[in-house]
Amino acid sequence: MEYSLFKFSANIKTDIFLKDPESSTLGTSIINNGVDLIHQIGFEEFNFRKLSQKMGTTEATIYRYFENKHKLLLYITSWYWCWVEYQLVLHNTNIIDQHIRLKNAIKVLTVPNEHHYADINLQNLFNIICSESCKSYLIKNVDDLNKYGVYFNYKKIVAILSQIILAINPTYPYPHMLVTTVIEGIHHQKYFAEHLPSLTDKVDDPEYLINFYFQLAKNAINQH
Amino acid sequence: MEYSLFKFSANIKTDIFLKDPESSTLGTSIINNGVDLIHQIGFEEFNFRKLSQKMGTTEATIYRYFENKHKLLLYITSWYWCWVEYQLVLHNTNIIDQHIRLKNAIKVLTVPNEHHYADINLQNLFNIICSESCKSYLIKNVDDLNKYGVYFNYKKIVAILSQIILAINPTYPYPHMLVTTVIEGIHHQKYFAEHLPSLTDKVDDPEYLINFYFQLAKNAINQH
DNA sequence: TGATTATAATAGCAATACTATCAATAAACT
DNA sequence: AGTTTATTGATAGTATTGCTATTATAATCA
Repeated sequence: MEYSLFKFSANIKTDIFLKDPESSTLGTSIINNGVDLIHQIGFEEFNFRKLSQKMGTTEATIYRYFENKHKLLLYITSWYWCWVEYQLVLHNTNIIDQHIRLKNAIKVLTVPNEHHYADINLQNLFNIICSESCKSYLIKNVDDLNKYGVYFNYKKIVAILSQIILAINPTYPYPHMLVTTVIEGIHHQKYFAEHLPSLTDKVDDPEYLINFYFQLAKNAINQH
Repeated sequence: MEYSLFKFSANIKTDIFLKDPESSTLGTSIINNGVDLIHQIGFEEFNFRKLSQKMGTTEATIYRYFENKHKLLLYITSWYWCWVEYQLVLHNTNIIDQHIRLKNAIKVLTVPNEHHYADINLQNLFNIICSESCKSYLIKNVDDLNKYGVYFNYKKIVAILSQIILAINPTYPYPHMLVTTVIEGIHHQKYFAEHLPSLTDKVDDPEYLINFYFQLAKNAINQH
């Protein structure tokens, strides 16, 4: 595996977009502004008319890149999982202790350590991931979309984390369940902490989420 | 606390509806048909026009009960949490062993043991809960809605489960986080098993989900 | 220079998410 | 029995959304 330390280009299924947004400045502007606008007004209120107005372009132009706003959300979430994959490589290269690898992975999934990457506001992006990403698959045509491989990037992260778990305990029977429980759990707890605090437990320690899910996973893996 | 064994009436915040659907046959018909139609076509495709056609009534009539389709979803999810509360009483009355209480609770949350209740198709309802319920709070106006208490019924279930956890270990610091991780986890795994199997681990044992989350919770609680 | 491509500008249309009005009917009260 | 009141049906209408089509203009490339 070869990775550049200073650059990563998103490896996203072409079925998600009509025209690759990374192929033009207008395309990347759709992504950057899209992230910010979805963060600002929420996915339900978000539409291509508002985005085009924010960007000073027209609706029709955006439709040449994405079939609809759901495909844009799919692109944004896929981009996030690409970014996570890149971060995992960055943080776990040369780490041999599998428990540390797991903890590093949970850390990456819990908080972006930078503010911007390639003009994308990572804070806003992570916020969207917590509050909107499940809407990319909780839809009626999920099976069709899945056939086209649009969830590839999420699945890959789940596979990578599962590998770490199996490296700790090769007989652990539920690695994928545990991983998605942790990932979706992180997103929910972040959201609850901000909006529905009685559904979570807020603690002063900035690493409490990381520790909670790391302990949860460690106990589950080693108990079997 | 007094509970009737044979009947329960949903205790739902009046801010959710304009006119109580339990106060008329048309109102209950909106709920029953709403559950079935949302299950059938998904919440995004669902609207009051289609529901009124299915029911042989008019859009305007439904709007007299609910402001919009999101409020209807909120009602349906609240009704589900009322039903869960009722089931918890039913299954845990006279049970003193807190571990069994916890396992019973997880069992209730994992699968409805009946097919219908009060003309509501519980299978369809549970399906909606897995795939749509998080859309009732993953929205931009969540804070306003929360002020009006519309998430009361979910919070109550989380509080009840947290109490069981604290009864097992009074010093456990994250009961709410653990409970919501388990509840949302169950919903996700059910959905993944049906649509995105590579994100979960399907096992023949029909109780594998119950066991997985019970073990997860037990380990977490007792390790502290 | 001419041909191709990308974007802008504008228009338009079907569907959605409501709201308003009024008539018909049924229930409830005197 | 007659009058008020509440509920639903029927119809219409409006603003917004989601999306497509058309033409014009600017940028790029052979």
